[in-house]
Amino acid sequence: MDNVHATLIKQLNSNNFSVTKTRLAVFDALINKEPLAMKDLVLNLDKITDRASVYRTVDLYEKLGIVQRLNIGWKYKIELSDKYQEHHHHISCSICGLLISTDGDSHIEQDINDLAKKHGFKILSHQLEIQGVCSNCIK
Amino acid sequence: MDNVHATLIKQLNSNNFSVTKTRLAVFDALINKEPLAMKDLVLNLDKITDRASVYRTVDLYEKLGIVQRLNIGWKYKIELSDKYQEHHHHISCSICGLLISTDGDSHIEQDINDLAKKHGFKILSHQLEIQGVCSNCIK
DNA sequence: ATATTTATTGCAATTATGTCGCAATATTAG
DNA sequence: CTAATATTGCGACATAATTGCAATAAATAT
Repeated sequence: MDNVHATLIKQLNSNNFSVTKTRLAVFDALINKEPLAMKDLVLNLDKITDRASVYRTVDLYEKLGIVQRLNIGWKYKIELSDKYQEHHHHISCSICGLLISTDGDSHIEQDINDLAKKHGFKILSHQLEIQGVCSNCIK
Repeated sequence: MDNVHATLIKQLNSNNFSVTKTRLAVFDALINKEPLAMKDLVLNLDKITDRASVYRTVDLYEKLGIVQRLNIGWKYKIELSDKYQEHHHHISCSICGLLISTDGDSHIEQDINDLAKKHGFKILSHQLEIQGVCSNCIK
């Protein structure tokens, strides 16, 4: 078993949740993938489990900090959280829908930390979404 | 008539949209208020207009850049855009739900512009949402 | 290993959220 | 004030998400 799966199972166990086929399948559907809309996640898993179970699993994973919801316009997509994948931000093209995941940028991260500190907050997480027009669509 | 309403009416006129009771009411429901969920916006206006009209007005206002959708967790809320209210970001407390609108921070804005430019994007808009624990809840 | 306990799933029904066509009405332009 | 046009309100529809519960799978104790 690889490292991320070991971490996942440890996290489920230590919170007294069972390790099930559905929970592993949802995790596998997300790992090293582009963020997925619920519709697509449900579709990808429809041979393995049903819609309600996908929703329940995503809710659980979100509470455990295993996944995060990523808002694009007024839809959202699901991706594994920073614990299982590199932290990054997103830039989406308003014309063609292209979605780019940026590398971590310590400059922005630092500024965001400073901003939170200025307001007396202990920071837990943050999301930065940028909308624009990609180089292809500018032409 | 005050300045923001004059601006709104000018913007509707110049785009060949009528100035209606519904459109003014939606604007008034948002100005100088905390961001509102669609559900609450519809509820607040149910004496004046119906759900479909609120949705249509919000869609129109979004296209015209009068309002923007703001994502908090996995819901979204509507607020007036930077044109009618100062540009800002949000920090929300995961414990008590406190929502703080930050002042503009030119440092972060600059970084975000640079990040978009690095990927060849012409930036249209962005949202930064921060979750943490507020100073009150830390105690 | 097996039985028992407990958590999870799959299904169907339900609720919530968002959209659409169209006749009635309000707004704008002349 | 009237005619032309845009907008609204309604009901019907479509899609997204949630819930209760019996059947099933997983964890625990033996």
